[in-house]
Amino acid sequence: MTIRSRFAPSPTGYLHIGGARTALFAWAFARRLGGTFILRIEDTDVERSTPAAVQAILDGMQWLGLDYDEGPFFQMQRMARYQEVLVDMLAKGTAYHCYMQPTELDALRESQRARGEKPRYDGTWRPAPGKTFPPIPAGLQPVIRFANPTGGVVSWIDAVKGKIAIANDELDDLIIARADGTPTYNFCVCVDDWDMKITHVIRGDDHVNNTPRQINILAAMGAAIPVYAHLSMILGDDGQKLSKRHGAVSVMDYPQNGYVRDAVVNYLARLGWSHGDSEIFSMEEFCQWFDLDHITPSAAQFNTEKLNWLNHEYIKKMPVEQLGGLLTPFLTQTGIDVTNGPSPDYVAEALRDRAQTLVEMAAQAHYFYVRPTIESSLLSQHLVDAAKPAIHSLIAELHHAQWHKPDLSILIKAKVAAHGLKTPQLMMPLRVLLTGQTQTPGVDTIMALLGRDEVLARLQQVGGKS
RNA sequence: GUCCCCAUCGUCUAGAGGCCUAGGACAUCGCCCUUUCACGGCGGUAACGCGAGUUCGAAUCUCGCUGGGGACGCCA
Repeated sequence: MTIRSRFAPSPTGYLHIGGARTALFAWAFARRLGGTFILRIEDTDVERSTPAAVQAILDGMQWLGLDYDEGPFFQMQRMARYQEVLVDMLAKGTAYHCYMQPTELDALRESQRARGEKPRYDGTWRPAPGKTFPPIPAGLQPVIRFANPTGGVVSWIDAVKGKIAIANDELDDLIIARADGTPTYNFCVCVDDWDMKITHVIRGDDHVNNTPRQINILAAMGAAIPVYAHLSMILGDDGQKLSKRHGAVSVMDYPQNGYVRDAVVNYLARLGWSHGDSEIFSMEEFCQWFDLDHITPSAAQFNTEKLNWLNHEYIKKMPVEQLGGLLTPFLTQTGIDVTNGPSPDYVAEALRDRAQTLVEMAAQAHYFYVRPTIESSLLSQHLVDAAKPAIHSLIAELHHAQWHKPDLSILIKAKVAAHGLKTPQLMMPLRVLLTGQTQTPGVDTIMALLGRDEVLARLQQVGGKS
């Protein structure tokens, strides 16, 4: 049997981080077992589904590197098939027409709640031998309900949560087709999973309650029951349910905020799944290692600090050309013209140890491209009088120095010694003069990247004896 | 309210009865390195929610409690 898994989002918004992890796991599972990964868009909610949301899902998956073998399938394009199954179920008696009106249903639910009961349909229109029904209201289109089995329990071995059993009497006869004839979610899922020969349903935790219903429907249709694996949810940094106020909830917020693909994938993979002590691993390794057995059944809290650390790890190890390429758009975005300074590749190399995201790196890179305005307080704090002669002497020699980092380093250190200074006494004023900052890469590195003319121009601001 | 799920350091997790005086990672604290800040190296603080039971032995199994979460739509 070849494994077939799917990702089945509804296109009602961006692809959020939880959906992304679900997709990642379903994808990795298929990849691991040499199976087929299917993308299915569940767009039967015409009111809320939008083409933009479909595109957002596609974009998100592409950025994550999740390729699918079949699809995307759209449920709205499968209406004929749903109708066919509906007709068949009606004929077999596993589904029936119901004329109860929404207002009646509301009243029913309300009274049940008031009595402390679980709100559910009471089976008024469910056929039974010898049963007499209320008169059929004139001019009203009925909905179609599934005749859920009565008595007994539905149970399955969830691949992440273990055995789950629910009494059939807890389940009511759910609506599988609306009054306008369009089928509803729980029904479409079953037909689709059946037709698409899905062997493993890997989806969010919020669907465990749908599972017994779907199993019953599948059974009524004579379809095989797939393996279910329910992933628990991802909570925000504060332990609360993820929502807009948590900032980055859409996957596409991450590249925009300076996170690299592999770091986000790696982080998501480690959220709720583990492979011994492994923390940093490639997508290839993830595909080789992924299994349902090591998924955590409990909810996981998102931890931006750890994501930042992981992102930094990837930034530190990435080839410089690649890093420079990723950095460039962020530089441009902050208004920098990268032709006005050193290659972003070199800048990235200089800054990679001290920036966790590309956004941070771009911010730190500013002085490489724009001559800084130096705060006088910084200068007075770091530029001690004793250092000035050394700087003037250095400027003089810089005119004809070898412009290589090691040579520059030797030159500066020679000045430190010659003027009886402590190293920081010369380094700090140079740093401030060159960058306007106190926290930067090594002075020699900065000088090498800035180039002779720019360095000399910036150092002139030392003032005093010339 | 009813049903379902969950429960190891602050966080992500290892752990499938003895390997656990509970391991790793992030964060945090300290020391070292040092041209500032980082990076790096070394070390520390820190957890099995509670109560019964099963067992020679329980973080691991069972039950109860407590605490979280989810679901109860002509949404998905």
